Amino acid sequence: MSDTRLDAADLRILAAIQAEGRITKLALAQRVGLSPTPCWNRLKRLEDAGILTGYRARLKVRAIAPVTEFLVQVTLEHHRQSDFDRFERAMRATPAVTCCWAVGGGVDYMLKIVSHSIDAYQRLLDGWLEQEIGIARYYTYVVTRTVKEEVDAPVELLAAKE
Amino acid sequence: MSDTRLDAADLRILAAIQAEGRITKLALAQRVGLSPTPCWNRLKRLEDAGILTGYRARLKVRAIAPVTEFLVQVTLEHHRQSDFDRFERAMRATPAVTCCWAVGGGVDYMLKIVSHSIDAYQRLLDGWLEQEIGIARYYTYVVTRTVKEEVDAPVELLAAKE
DNA sequence: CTTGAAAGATGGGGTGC
DNA sequence: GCACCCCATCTTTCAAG
Repeated sequence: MSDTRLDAADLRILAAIQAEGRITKLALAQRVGLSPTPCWNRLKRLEDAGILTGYRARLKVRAIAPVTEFLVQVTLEHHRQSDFDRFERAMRATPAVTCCWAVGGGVDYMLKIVSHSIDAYQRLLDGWLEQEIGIARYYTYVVTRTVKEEVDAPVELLAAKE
Repeated sequence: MSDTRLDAADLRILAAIQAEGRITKLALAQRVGLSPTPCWNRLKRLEDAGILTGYRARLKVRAIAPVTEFLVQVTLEHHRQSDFDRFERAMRATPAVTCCWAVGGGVDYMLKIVSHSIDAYQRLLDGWLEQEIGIARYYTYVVTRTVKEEVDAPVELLAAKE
Protein backbone atom coordinates (compact mmCIF):
# COMPACT_ATOMS: atom_id res chain seq x y z
CA MET A 1 0.00 0.00 0.00
CA SER A 2 2.74 2.43 1.03
CA ASP A 3 1.76 6.05 1.17
CA THR A 4 -1.58 6.75 -0.41
CA ARG A 5 -1.84 10.43 0.36
CA LEU A 6 -2.39 12.43 -2.77
CA ASP A 7 -1.05 15.90 -3.35
CA ALA A 8 -2.35 18.52 -5.75
CA ALA A 9 -0.26 17.22 -8.65
CA ASP A 10 -1.61 13.69 -8.17
CA LEU A 11 -5.15 15.04 -8.24
CA ARG A 12 -4.43 16.96 -11.42
CA ILE A 13 -3.05 13.80 -12.99
CA LEU A 14 -6.12 11.82 -11.95
CA ALA A 15 -8.55 14.43 -13.22
CA ALA A 16 -6.71 14.77 -16.53
CA ILE A 17 -6.32 11.09 -17.29
CA GLN A 18 -9.84 10.33 -16.11
CA ALA A 19 -11.13 12.73 -18.73
CA GLU A 20 -8.68 11.72 -21.43
CA GLY A 21 -7.61 8.13 -20.98
CA ARG A 22 -5.41 7.88 -24.05
CA ILE A 23 -3.51 11.11 -23.49
CA THR A 24 0.21 10.63 -24.09
CA LYS A 25 2.47 10.78 -21.08
CA LEU A 26 4.21 13.80 -22.56
CA ALA A 27 0.99 15.73 -23.02
CA LEU A 28 -0.15 14.66 -19.57
CA ALA A 29 3.05 16.04 -18.06
CA GLN A 30 2.50 19.38 -19.78
CA ARG A 31 -1.15 19.42 -18.77
CA VAL A 32 -0.39 18.98 -15.10
CA GLY A 33 2.71 21.14 -15.11
CA LEU A 34 5.39 18.54 -14.45
CA SER A 35 8.21 17.29 -16.59
CA PRO A 36 7.71 13.84 -18.10
CA THR A 37 9.80 11.74 -15.73
CA PRO A 38 8.24 12.66 -12.36
CA CYS A 39 4.84 12.66 -14.02
CA TRP A 40 5.49 9.15 -15.32
CA ASN A 41 6.67 8.07 -11.86
CA ARG A 42 3.54 9.38 -10.21
CA LEU A 43 1.37 7.72 -12.80
CA LYS A 44 3.05 4.40 -12.16
CA ARG A 45 2.68 4.91 -8.42
CA LEU A 46 -1.03 5.64 -8.81
CA GLU A 47 -1.46 2.52 -10.92
CA ASP A 48 0.54 0.35 -8.53
CA ALA A 49 -1.38 1.68 -5.54
CA GLY A 50 -4.62 0.60 -7.21
CA ILE A 51 -5.94 4.15 -7.41
CA LEU A 52 -5.88 4.12 -11.19
CA THR A 53 -7.65 0.86 -11.82
CA GLY A 54 -7.75 0.70 -15.59
CA TYR A 55 -8.52 2.36 -18.86
CA ARG A 56 -11.74 2.13 -20.83
CA ALA A 57 -13.18 3.32 -24.05
CA ARG A 58 -16.62 4.81 -23.77
CA LEU A 59 -19.14 3.87 -26.39
CA LYS A 60 -22.60 4.78 -27.50
CA VAL A 61 -24.48 1.61 -26.65
CA ARG A 62 -27.43 2.63 -28.75
CA ALA A 63 -25.30 2.33 -31.85
CA ILE A 64 -24.95 -1.40 -31.22
CA ALA A 65 -28.61 -2.16 -30.75
CA PRO A 66 -31.82 -0.57 -29.52
CA VAL A 67 -31.58 -0.45 -25.76
CA THR A 68 -34.04 0.16 -22.95
CA GLU A 69 -32.83 0.78 -19.44
CA PHE A 70 -34.62 0.04 -16.21
CA LEU A 71 -34.11 1.00 -12.61
CA VAL A 72 -35.51 -1.64 -10.32
CA GLN A 73 -36.18 -1.64 -6.60
CA VAL A 74 -35.93 -5.05 -5.02
CA THR A 75 -36.99 -6.28 -1.60
CA LEU A 76 -35.97 -9.76 -0.48
CA GLU A 77 -38.17 -12.25 1.32
CA HIS A 78 -35.67 -12.92 4.08
CA HIS A 79 -32.66 -11.08 5.35
CA ARG A 80 -30.17 -13.70 6.43
CA GLN A 81 -26.64 -13.42 5.14
CA SER A 82 -27.26 -16.40 2.86
CA ASP A 83 -30.24 -14.61 1.28
CA PHE A 84 -28.14 -11.58 0.43
CA ASP A 85 -25.36 -13.80 -0.89
CA ARG A 86 -27.65 -15.78 -3.17
CA PHE A 87 -29.26 -12.69 -4.61
CA GLU A 88 -25.98 -10.89 -5.15
CA ARG A 89 -24.45 -13.94 -6.81
CA ALA A 90 -27.35 -13.94 -9.26
CA MET A 91 -26.88 -10.22 -9.97
CA ARG A 92 -23.17 -10.61 -10.60
CA ALA A 93 -23.85 -13.52 -12.94
CA THR A 94 -26.32 -11.56 -15.06
CA PRO A 95 -24.70 -9.36 -17.72
CA ALA A 96 -27.89 -7.36 -18.23
CA VAL A 97 -27.54 -6.09 -14.65
CA THR A 98 -25.05 -3.27 -15.05
CA CYS A 99 -25.41 -1.89 -11.53
CA CYS A 100 -26.54 -3.36 -8.24
CA TRP A 101 -26.51 -1.23 -5.13
CA ALA A 102 -27.48 -2.41 -1.65
CA VAL A 103 -29.40 0.48 -0.12
CA GLY A 104 -30.95 1.61 3.10
CA GLY A 105 -34.33 3.27 3.01
CA GLY A 106 -37.28 0.94 2.60
CA VAL A 107 -36.01 -1.49 -0.02
CA ASP A 108 -32.99 -3.77 -0.12
CA TYR A 109 -31.48 -3.20 -3.55
CA MET A 110 -31.58 -0.88 -6.48
CA LEU A 111 -30.63 -2.28 -9.87
CA LYS A 112 -29.88 -0.83 -13.26
CA ILE A 113 -30.74 -3.22 -16.04
CA VAL A 114 -30.08 -2.87 -19.73
CA SER A 115 -32.20 -4.80 -22.19
CA HIS A 116 -33.34 -4.93 -25.80
CA SER A 117 -36.94 -4.39 -24.93
CA ILE A 118 -39.53 -4.36 -22.20
CA ASP A 119 -40.32 -7.92 -23.21
CA ALA A 120 -36.78 -9.15 -22.72
CA TYR A 121 -36.67 -7.33 -19.40
CA GLN A 122 -39.88 -8.97 -18.24
CA ARG A 123 -38.58 -12.41 -19.21
CA LEU A 124 -35.47 -11.74 -17.13
CA LEU A 125 -37.51 -10.78 -14.07
CA ASP A 126 -39.90 -13.70 -14.54
CA GLY A 127 -36.90 -15.99 -14.70
CA TRP A 128 -35.61 -14.67 -11.41
CA LEU A 129 -38.97 -15.22 -9.73
CA GLU A 130 -39.07 -18.79 -11.02
CA GLN A 131 -35.51 -19.50 -9.94
CA GLU A 132 -36.41 -18.34 -6.46
CA ILE A 133 -33.40 -16.21 -5.71
CA GLY A 134 -35.31 -14.70 -2.80
CA ILE A 135 -37.13 -11.73 -4.34
CA ALA A 136 -40.23 -10.80 -2.33
CA ARG A 137 -41.26 -7.90 -4.58
CA TYR A 138 -39.85 -5.50 -7.08
CA TYR A 139 -40.82 -2.21 -8.64
CA THR A 140 -39.77 -1.11 -12.11
CA TYR A 141 -38.91 2.38 -13.29
CA VAL A 142 -38.36 2.64 -17.04
CA VAL A 143 -35.66 5.12 -17.97
CA THR A 144 -37.27 7.45 -20.45
CA ARG A 145 -34.29 9.75 -20.84
CA THR A 146 -30.74 9.88 -19.56
CA VAL A 147 -30.22 13.49 -18.52
CA LYS A 148 -26.76 12.86 -17.14
CA GLU A 149 -24.59 9.83 -16.63
CA GLU A 150 -21.06 10.64 -15.58
CA VAL A 151 -18.58 7.86 -15.36
CA ASP A 152 -16.15 10.40 -14.01
CA ALA A 153 -15.92 11.12 -10.34
CA PRO A 154 -15.86 14.83 -9.57
CA VAL A 155 -12.23 14.80 -8.43
CA GLU A 156 -12.12 18.48 -7.54
CA LEU A 157 -15.32 18.35 -5.54
CA LEU A 158 -14.22 15.32 -3.57
CA ALA A 159 -10.69 16.53 -3.04
CA ALA A 160 -11.98 19.79 -1.54
CA LYS A 161 -11.69 19.53 2.19
CA GLU A 162 -15.12 19.57 3.72
CA MET B 1 -23.29 9.40 -40.25
CA SER B 2 -22.57 7.21 -43.27
CA ASP B 3 -22.95 3.52 -42.66
CA THR B 4 -23.41 2.73 -39.02
CA ARG B 5 -23.98 -0.99 -39.33
CA LEU B 6 -21.50 -2.91 -37.29
CA ASP B 7 -20.13 -6.27 -38.27
CA ALA B 8 -18.62 -8.91 -36.00
CA ALA B 9 -15.13 -7.43 -36.26
CA ASP B 10 -16.42 -3.99 -35.24
CA LEU B 11 -18.09 -5.51 -32.22
CA ARG B 12 -14.90 -7.33 -31.24
CA ILE B 13 -13.01 -4.05 -31.52
CA LEU B 14 -15.58 -2.26 -29.35
CA ALA B 15 -15.59 -4.97 -26.71
CA ALA B 16 -11.80 -5.11 -26.59
CA ILE B 17 -11.14 -1.41 -26.41
CA GLN B 18 -13.98 -0.88 -23.98
CA ALA B 19 -12.26 -3.27 -21.61
CA GLU B 20 -8.74 -2.07 -22.29
CA GLY B 21 -8.74 1.55 -23.32
CA ARG B 22 -5.01 2.00 -23.63
CA ILE B 23 -4.35 -1.12 -25.67
CA THR B 24 -1.99 -0.38 -28.55
CA LYS B 25 -3.47 -0.49 -32.00
CA LEU B 26 -1.13 -3.33 -32.89
CA ALA B 27 -2.23 -5.47 -29.96
CA LEU B 28 -5.85 -4.57 -30.69
CA ALA B 29 -5.46 -5.80 -34.25
CA GLN B 30 -4.07 -9.11 -33.05
CA ARG B 31 -6.77 -9.40 -30.41
CA VAL B 32 -9.59 -9.03 -32.92
CA GLY B 33 -7.89 -10.99 -35.67
CA LEU B 34 -7.23 -8.24 -38.19
CA SER B 35 -4.03 -6.81 -39.51
CA PRO B 36 -3.12 -3.39 -38.16
CA THR B 37 -4.20 -1.10 -40.98
CA PRO B 38 -7.78 -2.29 -41.51
CA CYS B 39 -8.17 -2.45 -37.76
CA TRP B 40 -6.95 1.12 -37.52
CA ASN B 41 -9.33 2.19 -40.28
CA ARG B 42 -12.26 0.63 -38.49
CA LEU B 43 -11.26 2.26 -35.23
CA LYS B 44 -11.14 5.66 -36.85
CA ARG B 45 -14.48 5.02 -38.50
CA LEU B 46 -15.99 4.09 -35.14
CA GLU B 47 -14.58 7.25 -33.57
CA ASP B 48 -15.71 9.47 -36.43
CA ALA B 49 -19.18 7.96 -36.37
CA GLY B 50 -19.47 8.90 -32.69
CA ILE B 51 -19.76 5.28 -31.59
CA LEU B 52 -16.50 5.40 -29.70
CA THR B 53 -17.02 8.58 -27.75
CA GLY B 54 -13.83 8.84 -25.73
CA TYR B 55 -11.31 7.21 -23.48
CA ARG B 56 -11.26 7.34 -19.70
CA ALA B 57 -9.15 6.18 -16.85
CA ARG B 58 -11.06 4.49 -14.10
CA LEU B 59 -10.16 5.42 -10.58
CA LYS B 60 -10.94 4.34 -7.06
CA VAL B 61 -12.82 7.38 -5.81
CA ARG B 62 -12.50 6.29 -2.21
CA ALA B 63 -8.75 6.79 -2.44
CA ILE B 64 -9.34 10.51 -2.97
CA ALA B 65 -11.69 11.06 -0.09
CA PRO B 66 -14.34 9.30 1.97
CA VAL B 67 -17.42 9.09 -0.19
CA THR B 68 -21.06 8.31 0.44
CA GLU B 69 -23.44 7.67 -2.42
CA PHE B 70 -27.16 8.27 -2.55
CA LEU B 71 -29.92 7.24 -4.89
CA VAL B 72 -32.71 9.78 -4.83
CA GLN B 73 -36.23 9.69 -6.21
CA VAL B 74 -37.57 13.08 -7.17
CA THR B 75 -41.07 14.19 -8.02
CA LEU B 76 -41.62 17.68 -9.42
CA GLU B 77 -44.41 20.06 -8.42
CA HIS B 78 -45.48 20.76 -11.98
CA HIS B 79 -44.93 19.01 -15.27
CA ARG B 80 -44.64 21.71 -17.88
CA GLN B 81 -41.69 21.60 -20.24
CA SER B 82 -40.18 24.58 -18.43
CA ASP B 83 -40.31 22.71 -15.11
CA PHE B 84 -38.39 19.77 -16.54
CA ASP B 85 -35.90 22.13 -18.16
CA ARG B 86 -35.22 24.08 -14.99
CA PHE B 87 -34.72 20.96 -12.93
CA GLU B 88 -32.48 19.26 -15.48
CA ARG B 89 -30.38 22.39 -15.85
CA ALA B 90 -29.78 22.35 -12.10
CA MET B 91 -28.81 18.67 -12.21
CA ARG B 92 -26.36 19.21 -15.04
CA ALA B 93 -24.83 22.15 -13.18
CA THR B 94 -24.25 20.14 -9.99
CA PRO B 95 -21.05 18.06 -10.04
CA ALA B 96 -22.21 15.94 -7.09
CA VAL B 97 -25.03 14.63 -9.28
CA THR B 98 -23.29 11.91 -11.25
CA CYS B 99 -26.43 10.44 -12.81
CA CYS B 100 -29.87 11.78 -13.54
CA TRP B 101 -32.44 9.60 -15.23
CA ALA B 102 -35.95 10.67 -16.19
CA VAL B 103 -38.15 7.69 -15.42
CA GLY B 104 -41.66 6.44 -15.80
CA GLY B 105 -43.27 4.64 -12.88
CA GLY B 106 -44.57 6.88 -10.13
CA VAL B 107 -41.75 9.42 -9.78
CA ASP B 108 -40.18 11.80 -12.26
CA TYR B 109 -36.44 11.36 -11.78
CA MET B 110 -33.92 9.09 -10.20
CA LEU B 111 -30.57 10.60 -9.22
CA LYS B 112 -27.24 9.24 -8.12
CA ILE B 113 -25.41 11.66 -5.89
CA VAL B 114 -21.89 11.40 -4.54
CA SER B 115 -20.97 13.31 -1.41
CA HIS B 116 -18.48 13.49 1.44
CA SER B 117 -21.07 12.79 4.06
CA ILE B 118 -24.76 12.60 4.86
CA ASP B 119 -24.45 16.15 6.14
CA ALA B 120 -23.07 17.52 2.89
CA TYR B 121 -25.78 15.62 1.02
CA GLN B 122 -28.49 17.10 3.18
CA ARG B 123 -27.13 20.61 2.66
CA LEU B 124 -27.25 20.02 -1.11
CA LEU B 125 -30.87 18.93 -0.98
CA ASP B 126 -31.84 21.76 1.37
CA GLY B 127 -30.22 24.18 -1.06
CA TRP B 128 -32.31 22.82 -3.90
CA LEU B 129 -35.52 23.22 -1.91
CA GLU B 130 -34.60 26.81 -1.09
CA GLN B 131 -33.68 27.64 -4.66
CA GLU B 132 -37.08 26.36 -5.73
CA ILE B 133 -36.07 24.34 -8.74
CA GLY B 134 -39.49 22.71 -8.65
CA ILE B 135 -39.00 19.69 -6.37
CA ALA B 136 -42.29 18.61 -4.79
CA ARG B 137 -40.81 15.72 -2.82
CA TYR B 138 -37.86 13.41 -2.75
CA TYR B 139 -36.92 10.14 -1.18
CA THR B 140 -33.38 9.15 -0.29
CA TYR B 141 -31.80 5.71 -0.47
CA VAL B 142 -28.31 5.56 1.02
CA VAL B 143 -26.02 3.20 -0.87
CA THR B 144 -24.66 0.85 1.77
CA ARG B 145 -22.71 -1.33 -0.62
CA THR B 146 -21.93 -1.36 -4.33
CA VAL B 147 -22.41 -4.96 -5.38
CA LYS B 148 -21.82 -4.24 -9.05
CA GLU B 149 -21.23 -1.13 -11.09
CA GLU B 150 -20.23 -1.81 -14.66
CA VAL B 151 -19.20 1.06 -16.81
CA ASP B 152 -19.00 -1.39 -19.66
CA ALA B 153 -22.00 -2.17 -21.76
CA PRO B 154 -22.50 -5.88 -22.34
CA VAL B 155 -21.59 -5.71 -26.04
CA GLU B 156 -22.13 -9.39 -26.69
CA LEU B 157 -25.50 -9.46 -24.97
CA LEU B 158 -26.75 -6.44 -26.86
CA ALA B 159 -25.33 -7.51 -30.19
CA ALA B 160 -27.09 -10.86 -29.94
CA LYS B 161 -30.13 -10.75 -32.15
CA GLU B 162 -33.18 -11.04 -29.98
C1' DC C 1 -5.40 -6.60 -47.09
C1' DT C 2 -0.27 -6.00 -46.83
C1' DT C 3 4.12 -3.57 -46.73
C1' DG C 4 6.91 0.10 -45.48
C1' DA C 5 8.58 4.28 -43.62
C1' DA C 6 8.70 8.82 -41.19
C1' DA C 7 7.26 11.09 -37.11
C1' DG C 8 6.40 10.60 -32.59
C1' DA C 9 5.82 8.25 -27.93
C1' DT C 10 7.59 5.07 -24.46
C1' DG C 11 10.39 3.48 -20.77
C1' DG C 12 14.42 3.52 -19.34
C1' DG C 13 19.11 5.27 -18.32
C1' DG C 14 21.84 9.08 -16.34
C1' DT C 15 23.23 13.89 -14.24
C1' DG C 16 22.68 17.74 -11.27
C1' DC C 17 19.73 20.90 -8.30
C1' DG D 1 11.66 15.23 -4.30
C1' DC D 2 12.37 18.03 -9.18
C1' DA D 3 14.17 19.16 -14.25
C1' DC D 4 16.93 18.27 -18.25
C1' DC D 5 19.71 15.49 -21.13
C1' DC D 6 20.31 10.93 -23.95
C1' DC D 7 18.83 6.55 -26.42
C1' DA D 8 16.93 2.12 -28.08
C1' DT D 9 12.58 0.35 -29.06
C1' DC D 10 7.81 0.40 -30.00
C1' DT D 11 3.57 2.86 -31.76
C1' DT D 12 1.05 5.72 -34.66
C1' DT D 13 -0.28 7.35 -38.94
C1' DC D 14 -0.69 7.32 -43.71
C1' DA D 15 0.89 6.47 -48.67
C1' DA D 16 1.44 3.19 -52.09
C1' DG D 17 1.15 -1.45 -53.95
